Amino acid sequence: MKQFKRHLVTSALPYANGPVHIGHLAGVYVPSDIYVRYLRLRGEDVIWVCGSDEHGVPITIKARAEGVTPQQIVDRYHNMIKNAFEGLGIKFDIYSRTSSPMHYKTASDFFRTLYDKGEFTEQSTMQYYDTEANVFLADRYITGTCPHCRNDRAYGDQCEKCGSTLAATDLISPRSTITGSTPVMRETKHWYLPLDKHEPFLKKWILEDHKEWKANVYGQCKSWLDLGLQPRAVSRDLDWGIPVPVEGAEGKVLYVWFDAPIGYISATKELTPDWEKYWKGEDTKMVHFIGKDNIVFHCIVFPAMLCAHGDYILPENVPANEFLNLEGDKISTSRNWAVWLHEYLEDFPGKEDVLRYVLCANAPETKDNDFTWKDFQARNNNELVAVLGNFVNRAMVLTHKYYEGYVPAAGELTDYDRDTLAEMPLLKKSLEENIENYRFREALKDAMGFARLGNKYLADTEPWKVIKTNPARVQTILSVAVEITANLAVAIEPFMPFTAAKLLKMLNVENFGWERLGTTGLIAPGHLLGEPELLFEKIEDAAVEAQLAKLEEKKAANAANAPLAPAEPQKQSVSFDDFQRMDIRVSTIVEAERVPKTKKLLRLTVDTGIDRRQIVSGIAEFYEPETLVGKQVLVLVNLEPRELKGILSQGMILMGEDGAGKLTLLQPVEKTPNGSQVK
RNA sequence: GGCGGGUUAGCUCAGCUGGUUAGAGCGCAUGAUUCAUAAUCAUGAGGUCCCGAGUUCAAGUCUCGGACCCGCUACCA
Repeated sequence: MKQFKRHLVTSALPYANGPVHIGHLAGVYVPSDIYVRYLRLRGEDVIWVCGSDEHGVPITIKARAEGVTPQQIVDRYHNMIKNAFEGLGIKFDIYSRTSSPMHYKTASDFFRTLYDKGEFTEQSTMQYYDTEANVFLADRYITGTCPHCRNDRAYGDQCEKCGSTLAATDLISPRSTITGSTPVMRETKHWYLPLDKHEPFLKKWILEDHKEWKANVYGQCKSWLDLGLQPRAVSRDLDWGIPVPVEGAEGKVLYVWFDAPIGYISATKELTPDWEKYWKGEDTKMVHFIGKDNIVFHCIVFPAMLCAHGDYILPENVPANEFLNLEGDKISTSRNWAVWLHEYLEDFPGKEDVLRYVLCANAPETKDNDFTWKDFQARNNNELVAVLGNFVNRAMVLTHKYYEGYVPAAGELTDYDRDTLAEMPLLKKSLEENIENYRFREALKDAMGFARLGNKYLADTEPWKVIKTNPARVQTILSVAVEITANLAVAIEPFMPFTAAKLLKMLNVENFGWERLGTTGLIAPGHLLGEPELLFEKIEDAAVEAQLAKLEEKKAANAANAPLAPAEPQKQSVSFDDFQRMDIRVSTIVEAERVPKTKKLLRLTVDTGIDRRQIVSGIAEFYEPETLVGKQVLVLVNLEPRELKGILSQGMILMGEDGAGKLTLLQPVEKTPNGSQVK
């Protein structure tokens, strides 16, 4: 086992186009905070860096949509995110941002080093250029007609209707989304990181040397490596980002995925002049906390970059979590289906640890999990209040009642006392092993084990009865109970720092230090305890119902907003002849069935009036086959036939599509003979 | 279709390199108890470990086939 002298922990950089929600927290920030707090308590040398990821096309699109600058967008969310993290006790050593001068320089130098070492390949390609705006168009800035499904709102990188991955040059009649003009092809040069070159190294490093990585991470990497890696472009034609530091690269910036992970380095540099020790020392243990969507970048692309650079160490582990769902539905920023951290902090003041506890106890460590408000309430009421809060309260109240708050001296311990105390080092050991192996759910159970131990001890020793017959014995009992309470305060600190602080205050001590966990003698006889107060309070049904109502409102608002999405601009004019070439007929669906093994496809037989023919249509997500039979629809009958899933499709059913991509059948208002032409 | 992850008590999940009656927390039932936020403690009920076949003295755990869920990817006139 390798020995490390220091730790460098990174948490995925939140993308600054929206606030932070419980999915981010459960997947990345709560686990990494626990991990770091644990290392600190153990006295390890550790730094923890994070920051906002502020470049990339989505931010420029959002800025354009709101009529503000990209900088204004990222300023807004950067501050919102930063404050919300602090509110939940997530205290990075530095929360930086990729628009900072230090990052510009660091990322720029990094690129230049690789460039000078010849680690990039250059490739010129033809790309669309908007002659009115005088810019090259990123794929997202081009819309046009999808060559596969004829959707006329396909983007340059993907058609969201049919899901095809496209090259911008595939689009039929492309348009610039900036000016609406028709772009022209122009040559542009980009730099590529030849991942294929690093493949042998990556294979050994991951597949052989890091078999201990979590199954989801290892499996995902293996999948990528087995498929074979391709060179990846690391620059873009865009005016928002870090300029490519090469002569003649005007108008080009680093690809956001190239610069973002370098943000970890920049943040470290901003934090400490000793940064190189953490990034270049072989005795540093670097760990990246991320969500599963980031696996390929942190396990393949970034290590390849670091490796190409040559000066840097590689991560020791990349504990990626799965996703958290909310009330059975996927969390979505764009659909506003989320519990936002800043809203939680407002709605539940003083309950930071409740959220931390619930998200840790229910963290999606091995598979996607579901957050429900009912579960939130149950965990608070049945675990935090009933087990943890209650035990502390019992120990405190009894000590105040019998000894005015002065901790009594223990007399001779019984075997049972000793057995009870002997449990503590076992819990400690288990807790440590679990945290060090990134099993935070289990570790949390161990921490709670101290409270369970205490409850059991009090129930078994019954000091409230013994006080009447053997008051001296009660001194020992409460002394033990107070020891367990003190241990509990240490054990929960990584998970629930606010509660731990309250508990320490109640115990009237500064702190103990992790090394004393599992031992006795944390509190001297005669020590005066502070006043007992409740650590947690019950959460009533009303509070939970209010949150559920809030979610329902959002859902309703989303549904109402969807059709309000701005209509697409009008397409280029076509001649009447062009229109006439399309032969659209009123037809009736006579048969409908699902195409096996597909999600979206139905095989329809339609009576077009001309003939009966078979059409494959991608509408299975919106219509059950049996409801379609007998319906009249409009069919483009002279579309070139095409084979789909081995079935010949002779024509296209015309559909209306709303802003959210929902399809609806178009049909004549009155029953119309099959074969009638649409004019 | 290809690949990855998952499928274990009502719920949320542990079960490492195969080994006696499959575990935890919550929920539920019964009992005890009253110091404590009607909290706690004990006991118990509850599981063809997704299905099928195979390897083995022995399979939740390994192999093959299949089903379903979540991702990525391809396809989706």
